[in-house]
Amino acid sequence: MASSYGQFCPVAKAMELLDERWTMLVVREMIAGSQHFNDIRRGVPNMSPTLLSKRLRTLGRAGVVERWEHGNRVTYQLTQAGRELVPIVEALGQWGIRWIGELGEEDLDPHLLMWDLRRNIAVDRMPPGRTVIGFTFPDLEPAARDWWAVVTDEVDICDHDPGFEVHVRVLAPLRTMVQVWRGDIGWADATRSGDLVVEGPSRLRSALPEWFLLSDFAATPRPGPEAVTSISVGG
Amino acid sequence: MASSYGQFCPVAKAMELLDERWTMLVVREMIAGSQHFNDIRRGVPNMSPTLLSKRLRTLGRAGVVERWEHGNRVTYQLTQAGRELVPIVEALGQWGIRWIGELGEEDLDPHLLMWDLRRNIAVDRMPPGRTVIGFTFPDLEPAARDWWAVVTDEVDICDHDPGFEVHVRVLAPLRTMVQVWRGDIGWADATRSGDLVVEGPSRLRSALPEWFLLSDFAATPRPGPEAVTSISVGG
DNA sequence: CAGTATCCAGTTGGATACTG
DNA sequence: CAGTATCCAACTGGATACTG
Repeated sequence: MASSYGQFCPVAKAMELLDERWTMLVVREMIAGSQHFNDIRRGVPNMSPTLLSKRLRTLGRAGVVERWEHGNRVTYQLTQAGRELVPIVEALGQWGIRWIGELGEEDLDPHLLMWDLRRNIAVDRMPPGRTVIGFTFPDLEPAARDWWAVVTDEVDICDHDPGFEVHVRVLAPLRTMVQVWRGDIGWADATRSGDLVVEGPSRLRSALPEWFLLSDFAATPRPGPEAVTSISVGG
Repeated sequence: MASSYGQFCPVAKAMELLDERWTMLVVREMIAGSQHFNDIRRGVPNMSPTLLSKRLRTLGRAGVVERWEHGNRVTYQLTQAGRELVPIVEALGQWGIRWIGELGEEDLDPHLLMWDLRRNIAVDRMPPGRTVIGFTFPDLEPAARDWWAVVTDEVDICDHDPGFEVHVRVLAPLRTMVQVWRGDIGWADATRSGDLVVEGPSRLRSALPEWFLLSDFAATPRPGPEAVTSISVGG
């Protein structure tokens, strides 16, 4: 673990635990509902399993996470201390979406986007039976370009053609789709500018925006342009 | 700077900046009012000046801090983005004081304690004229044992005898004094147990507790014992 | 599924001394 | 006062492969 700051300040003591790389993202992932090792991994795909294991143990020692074994299934759960991180993670996300606007190319991960979408499709607003939504990111290499959301009473995400008829298709550069998801730009604006195109029967085309619940942070009010001094974390 | 997490999630983007070691403590120090390089340093004494310089530049690039030169004096100020970290730092401190109870020996820094006290003595509740409060931490080596707070209309902290008559003296192990400051234990409890002793005229002895404004986090309600699973961040 | 084992490159940041 | 310069040990964590 990170070495001590040598301060009794509660902020310092909290950060000794929480400012270790990946830690807050693991907590975020657990807040989002992941309870199993490989579920959490899906939310932090760039983290090695060794490191995730280590972080979970550190969080366990700190009393933030509890590990339960039942049979040969392992479950991780937030303790009371962990649940009290919810408002902090929310505040960090709100701050992040207000003040860190720039996304690098390396931030645009289609797996993560689809993983997020999966949890946020309003199944109950969709037609009964099976609906297949196609996603195409024309700017990506062929292997990552096409995705399918097969919606029944649950949502399955496929990165290979599941073979079903596609009822409606969304086409947009990955960056645009991510920005729509984050609420950086509105669905209507993206459509109007031509960056985002929906193909399919007009009834589905007009219904589709209602199916997507955007990121929890999408509705966060953004700072007016007068408040922006500079936003650049690169370099 | 820390490498990217490769995620567009606003929490991840925020943490790319904020989870770098020392960063939040620099922000905390600026929230507490420090505006000059060496003032900030006093709040993060274990941080090398090189590193502080680097962090201030990173925070500058990120639009959290602004650097002003006037004459040969340099001032650092929080921007709007920086001021919006205030609730996050407060929440982190509240979480820290609730859930990270253990303080290691290395966390007990008398300089930091006196530096904190300096900012939190209620001068207006004290007798007019000069009042000198002595502090003795009997458990410390002689060089760090005795401190003086010379209160006039402002507060001066001395680690060498300033030569004035001491009107009232507080004696306590450093850990006890820190715990009182943090609100982990009450002044009255510390006195009753004999860990903390006040010497001087009875009028001053009984007035003295009113002079100390404790840490901003002292009043944070603590979790009931039933909520505590384990608290240990050690290695 | 739920992790461990191993290895090593790269980076961080601590220590110390120095400068305009 | 407000930083820079330099050096290097230690540690982190990324990559990859493997296991019960």
